[in-house]
Amino acid sequence: MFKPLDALLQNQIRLQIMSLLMGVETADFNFLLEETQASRGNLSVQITKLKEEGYIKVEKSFKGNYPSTHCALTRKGRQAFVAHFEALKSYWEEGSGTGA
Amino acid sequence: MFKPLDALLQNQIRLQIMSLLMGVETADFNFLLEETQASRGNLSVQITKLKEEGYIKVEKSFKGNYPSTHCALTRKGRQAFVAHFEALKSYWEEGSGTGA
DNA sequence: TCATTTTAGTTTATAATTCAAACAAGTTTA
DNA sequence: TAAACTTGTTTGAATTATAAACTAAAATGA
Repeated sequence: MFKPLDALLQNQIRLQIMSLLMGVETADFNFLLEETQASRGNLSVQITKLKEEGYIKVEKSFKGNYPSTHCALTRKGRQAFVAHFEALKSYWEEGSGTGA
Repeated sequence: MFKPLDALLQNQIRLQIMSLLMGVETADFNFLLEETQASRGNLSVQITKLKEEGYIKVEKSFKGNYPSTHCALTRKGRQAFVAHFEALKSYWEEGSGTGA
């Protein structure tokens, strides 16, 4: 009846990160910082969690003289994002009476 | 860009409860227990939280000699459920490129 | 030059949340 | 009447979330 939700994607910041990455090839720390409105600490932690789960890959380089962290979705991450929303749809349809 | 998600509705059990209540006038504890597959303790806690937020109303009566707890959505709860999914849609559309 | 500020993150400490085990209060059954 | 069952609630250990504090290097400026 209810499809299971993705544990990692229940968090708003992580869901934002994933959503943003769905739309671009790669995004750096500051871009994610601005778009999510999270604190640096929080963003750092959530990026690490997504990386540990294999949902995103993280590469560090330099932009000018400053370090720069780039994130990109993995295939696993993309699949998880899609599956999570398919699961959510089951909660909506059950409730709203649409679809199922 | 991203609409805020409802803090209470990020939890799977609570979202299930709300989804189930959207479809019926009222539901008792045991019905919710079966449908959500939660433990009694967990279900009790999540019902209390939804009640405290004013998303559901809870009434106790007797079914035969046994106590029975009935839950029903409030208008506020129904609005919150709808708003939560509208917010979620913004995360999906941003990511998938559909809509916005 | 060397102190201060800025950039780009990470670590960590505490507050909040989750969840099942233990508990409670009554009912049924043998 | 003792044991088991029903219907929940309370609780406490484990996890999670988040901002404050910290690190480390670069730029600024006096």
